[in-house]
Amino acid sequence: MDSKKLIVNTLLKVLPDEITEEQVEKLIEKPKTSDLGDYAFPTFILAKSLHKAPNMIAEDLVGQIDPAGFEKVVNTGAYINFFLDKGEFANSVLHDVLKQNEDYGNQNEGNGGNVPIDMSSPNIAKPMSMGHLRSTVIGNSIAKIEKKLGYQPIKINHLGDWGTQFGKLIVGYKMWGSEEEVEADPINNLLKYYVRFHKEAEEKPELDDEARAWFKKMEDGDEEALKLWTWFKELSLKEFNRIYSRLGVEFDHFTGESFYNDKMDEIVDILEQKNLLVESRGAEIVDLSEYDLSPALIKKTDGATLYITRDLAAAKYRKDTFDFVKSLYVVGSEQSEHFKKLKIVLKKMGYDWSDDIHHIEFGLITTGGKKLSTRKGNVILLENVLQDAVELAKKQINEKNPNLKNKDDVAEAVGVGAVVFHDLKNERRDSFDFNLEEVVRFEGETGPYVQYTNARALSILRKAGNIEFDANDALNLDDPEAWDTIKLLQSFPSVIARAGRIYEPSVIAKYSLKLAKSFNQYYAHSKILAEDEGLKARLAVVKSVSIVLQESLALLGVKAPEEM
RNA sequence: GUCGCAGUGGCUCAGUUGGAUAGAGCAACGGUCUUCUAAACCGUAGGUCGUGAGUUCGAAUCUCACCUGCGACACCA
Repeated sequence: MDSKKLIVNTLLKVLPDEITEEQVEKLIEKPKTSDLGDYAFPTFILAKSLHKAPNMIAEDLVGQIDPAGFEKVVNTGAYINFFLDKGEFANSVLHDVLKQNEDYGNQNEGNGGNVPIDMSSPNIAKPMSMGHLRSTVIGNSIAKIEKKLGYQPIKINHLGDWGTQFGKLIVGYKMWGSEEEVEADPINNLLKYYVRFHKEAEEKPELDDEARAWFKKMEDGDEEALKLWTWFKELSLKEFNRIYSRLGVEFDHFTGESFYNDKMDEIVDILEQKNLLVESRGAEIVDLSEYDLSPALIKKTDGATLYITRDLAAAKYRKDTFDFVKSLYVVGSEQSEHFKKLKIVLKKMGYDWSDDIHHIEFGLITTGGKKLSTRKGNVILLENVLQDAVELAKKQINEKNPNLKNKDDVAEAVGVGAVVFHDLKNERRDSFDFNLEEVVRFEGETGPYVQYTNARALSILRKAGNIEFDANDALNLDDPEAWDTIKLLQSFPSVIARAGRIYEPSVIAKYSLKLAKSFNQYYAHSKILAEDEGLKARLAVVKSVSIVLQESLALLGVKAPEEM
């Protein structure tokens, strides 16, 4: 049953011959509100050829249209509005959802193709900030969406585990730190040394020389330097993993920057072979002036490699290892030029697959309108935010549902869910100013609102005795109160496809809010558990809504508690 | 300065491919729990869609110019 096809065919019978099927299909739109109809055809384009006013045309055509298969077909102004047969449509949609359950909306666009996703990528020895949250949850959600579309996502945590900052850290640690202090609270204390280093280096530039020397030792394989580095890294990973497990995020690989240390010579060799490398101001670069871009710096004056060199190595490694169909990088939009350069250089190297690399950029989180800076110690610690959110959730539970079991688990799911959902709700390119009250809000367009809606739906199903559905059930619900909800259920697969096409978790988040809202309206206006012949169909709506809400939340990486 | 992104009610944002009176949520005000979880629902109020031109039967949406904000612009990542 394809209702759009039915409309196209119905229209073609009465439209002038010069209008093609493709044109009709393209012109059909969905009215803003259901009271105008379910589909509409605007007649403006016919005005010229028919020499008539559009609303007259609409009126004439409606007179000729065969309304078989529709509830009704009417004209409103210049539009021909189609009202679908609600009962039949509902029956079909509800059976689809109930039968496929959590597989509803699955698609095979990807055909199992590998999609490495570079995400999260925090820096060792620095705390995870709200900025890392963005990369982590956006990447995680995109991975789930890709999976649902039939791709094989490979989540890669490209840890910032190499570079001069470790020289600084070692200097700071040796000057002001101790083993006991670090073990007691690793990240905060390491951060303390790092911040202090930057403060003191302003007065004493010789500290920077010392830091560079220590990093050089790391690169040369110095035992003490590497021992400290490994230690910092282990401690950091332990803390990161604690946060990842709270967020429910798992990685397939933790191949950070240091992983590519031995893979960069090859890149430099290839660049040399292809005559792409030129010397400029003592550094080795790839000239990109033909693209109006500053050059790609491959090697510094001192011979050390740079960011893009490493990323070239990583890109090639990923192609060689995973033979990806596309390769995604969930990285802030301030690095968009870097990825533009990366793709161009790869292309110049002769790798056509550079077209399959996509920078999934996202906007900055600021405080007071300013960019956060770890160096200045002005960061919003993710863990504090999660903690505040969970505590607030706990408070709400004690007020609203004091007899709830598993209070702590639910508070965790709701608090963390609120933070994650808030981050995914808006288009990822939007930057926003951090505001704790807004992030941990539980009312209105929030994660907890969606969770709550699902919990209420599940509660009804429990009260109904967890009814089983089968293919013979007549689910021909034609209640106008449920109509928007049913249409939304039907659109879920196309919503997922769109979210995947533009790499936008917010599309799913917005959809889940819409579905929750429409279900809450239905819930408020209709008695679902009334003992009459429509009971089973109503319960089918409730069950379908809970299936789709849970799947939507799952795609966002947000938990769906059964009660709250 | 150059390039990129953005500008929609007091605040935060929706608005596939141009289409019917520009939609939500917060905040404000007023209603709704003897009935399925009131983290909900209903209503009231609030908008020159940054500004000015242009394209079009039709523009928040497309084009151009300008204004404002943010970001990036060679040895950090």
